Amino acid sequence: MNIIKAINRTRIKDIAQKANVSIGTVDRVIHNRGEVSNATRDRILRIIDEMEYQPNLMASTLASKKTFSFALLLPEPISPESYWNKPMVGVRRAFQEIQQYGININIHLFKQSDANTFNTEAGKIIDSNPEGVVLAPFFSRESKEFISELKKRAIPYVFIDSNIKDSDKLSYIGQNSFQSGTLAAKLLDFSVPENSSILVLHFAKERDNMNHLVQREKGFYEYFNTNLSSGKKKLITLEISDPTDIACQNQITDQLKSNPEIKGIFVTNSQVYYLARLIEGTNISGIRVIGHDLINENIDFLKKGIVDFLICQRPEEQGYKAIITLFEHLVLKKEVNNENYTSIDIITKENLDYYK
Amino acid sequence: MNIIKAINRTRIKDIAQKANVSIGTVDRVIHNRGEVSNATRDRILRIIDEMEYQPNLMASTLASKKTFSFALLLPEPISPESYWNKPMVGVRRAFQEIQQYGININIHLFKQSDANTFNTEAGKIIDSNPEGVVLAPFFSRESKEFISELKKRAIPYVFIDSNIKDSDKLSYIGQNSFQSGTLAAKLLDFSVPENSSILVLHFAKERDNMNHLVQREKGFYEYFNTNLSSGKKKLITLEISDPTDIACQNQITDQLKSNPEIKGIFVTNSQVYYLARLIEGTNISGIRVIGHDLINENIDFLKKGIVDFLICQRPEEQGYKAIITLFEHLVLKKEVNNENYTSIDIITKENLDYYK
DNA sequence: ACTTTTTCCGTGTTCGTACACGACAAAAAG
DNA sequence: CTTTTTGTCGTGTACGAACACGGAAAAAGT
Repeated sequence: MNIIKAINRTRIKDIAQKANVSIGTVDRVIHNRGEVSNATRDRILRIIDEMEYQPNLMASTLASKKTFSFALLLPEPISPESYWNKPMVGVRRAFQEIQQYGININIHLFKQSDANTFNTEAGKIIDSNPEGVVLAPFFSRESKEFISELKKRAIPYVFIDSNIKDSDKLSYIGQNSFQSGTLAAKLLDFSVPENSSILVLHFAKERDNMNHLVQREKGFYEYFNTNLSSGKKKLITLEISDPTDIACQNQITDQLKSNPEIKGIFVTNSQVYYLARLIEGTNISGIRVIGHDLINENIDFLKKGIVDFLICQRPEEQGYKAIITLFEHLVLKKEVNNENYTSIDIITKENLDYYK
Repeated sequence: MNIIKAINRTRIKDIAQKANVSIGTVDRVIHNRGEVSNATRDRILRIIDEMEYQPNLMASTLASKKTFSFALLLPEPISPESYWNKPMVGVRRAFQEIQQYGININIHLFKQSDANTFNTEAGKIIDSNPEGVVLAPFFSRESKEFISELKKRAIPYVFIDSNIKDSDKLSYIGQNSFQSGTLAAKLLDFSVPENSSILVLHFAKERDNMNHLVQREKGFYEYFNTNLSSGKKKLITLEISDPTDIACQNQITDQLKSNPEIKGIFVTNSQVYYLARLIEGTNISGIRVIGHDLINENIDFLKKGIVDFLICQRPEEQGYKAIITLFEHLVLKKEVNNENYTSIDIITKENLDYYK
């Protein structure tokens, strides 16, 4: 049983013959390079339609020495193991796959603490005049300036990680943070006994995209508001400015001691490992802990059983998808999705080894 | 910042010049087509090594009119919505991506109830003499015969869904059922109160690969054996031969009524929807239900909140990966993983919409 | 009516690789 | 010593599309 019989590449020659014109004329029409009279153009187009002509991409890229250059504008990873290395892995994989099509990728990094570096790098990108751009619109105002410049030059851009509404983007690749918060809530709700409390922990120092954290928390609360049967549970929110500070750590342990009915903790960002270290150091037990992102520190505590769940949004895939989206749009000239939410994955000790 | 500067394709011409031979001789060496004296071959090979030559795949496939044909041998889907349609989706996607490289895919289906159909189709595949084969080794004995024939002809084969050990396979793409059972156990353990019982349901009629079901159950029990803290929970196993039969249905409801402490149910295969229908019809509530596979019937009950978790193994991806593995091995001549476990995903009402 | 410009179209070459064909020499067979 | 076979190697063309170049025809300008 055949899905499709063979490669579809009915000959241009046939078309040229049928339309009674030269081969050159036919490909002028195909690449609408003008220089063809409307009469013959229409005639040829009709014939092409009939024959379901589909150009051979390999021959095409081979013949055209045209190269594409994509520019990336992402936050600089704060450490070799931190979150923003992950999208880069996906970018590299995508590059390996499509480099033979003449695609070049330039990575520009900005400091999350300094909007000026964003502007500098954005300027460099504009100067290099790439065919497409992938950016994390970390700084809202600066990003808007940047994309208005891109729009002026008709350079398509893809958002990664966070979104800007009504921005004529080519695509958004990222997570739905609200929904991920809801999911975390459900897991904790299921995992702790009735009549217990849940602690929501905000490690606010890392400004690793604040909006996400807010959305996650909203989703989390939303769950408990709509699921009245779980309403018996009390939620306590705590903001920790600096998890490395001992005073702040005491803040957490005090909270746990004074509220022994706390049976679940939700950490809104990737830094659940700070909490896990704290718990490991004391003899507190029986508390379900849920955090985000599969970074090495968290993996260790997941294996030890101190962290029970990690919610993960496939950052590698986001990087990969962003590049591939540009590629599909520019080279393959395919339609691409305007919004592309990556899946929200639940990682436990049990399925960790098989997560990719 | 550039990852890699450009496409690596240092000219053959340069090599030829350096080695003081003709271009023809150089590519004879590259494609080791014999017809070259050992002396010059060695000289050229050394120069190639120095220059890190890498052939252009596009030009290569363009020039060689060689086509590859891959054969698939999979169980026939029992209905348009059933499990075995999913791998097919992935196969189609893979085909779309690689068909331009001259790859043709032939799908052969056998009946899960009839080993003879397996043999017939296997024979057809042997006759068609494909370059590579993907098969689900559903019938152990018949599969072994088939692969010994393939081995004789040096046709590489990839197992999908289930594995045969020590079989010189190119690769195995599939799930780790045992681990998926462990995961299910953890989720149920977390979700039900202490001192309650858990019902393990085997819908044994669908022979949709029995070995998987056994493995899942083993993993499930394993979890409760090793996690002694959860040992307070009692496990009850029930085998239902025909879930459409009313007597069998009563068997389940009786069990639930006589054991009101049952607060969690684990269905070992994809047919959790039978149980969900039963629960929906009665006024039983407060029972956590976990099943497998994201088929349409199950999705409905997941949304309704009757089924709480579905464990899913990305069957589409399995189909996709199987084809791509053959492609990478035969066309790209890359190293491929001998075993490739797909990830074990947890789906709930909350993350369902984002699952791909 | 003439030149100049514009529009239209056919031919030829190129991209990087594969491979057929034939040339020539050396080795084997007659 | 001739004929046949085998082993080496160079050249030329093809794959399917892109595009430069230049010629012919049509339109515009004088």
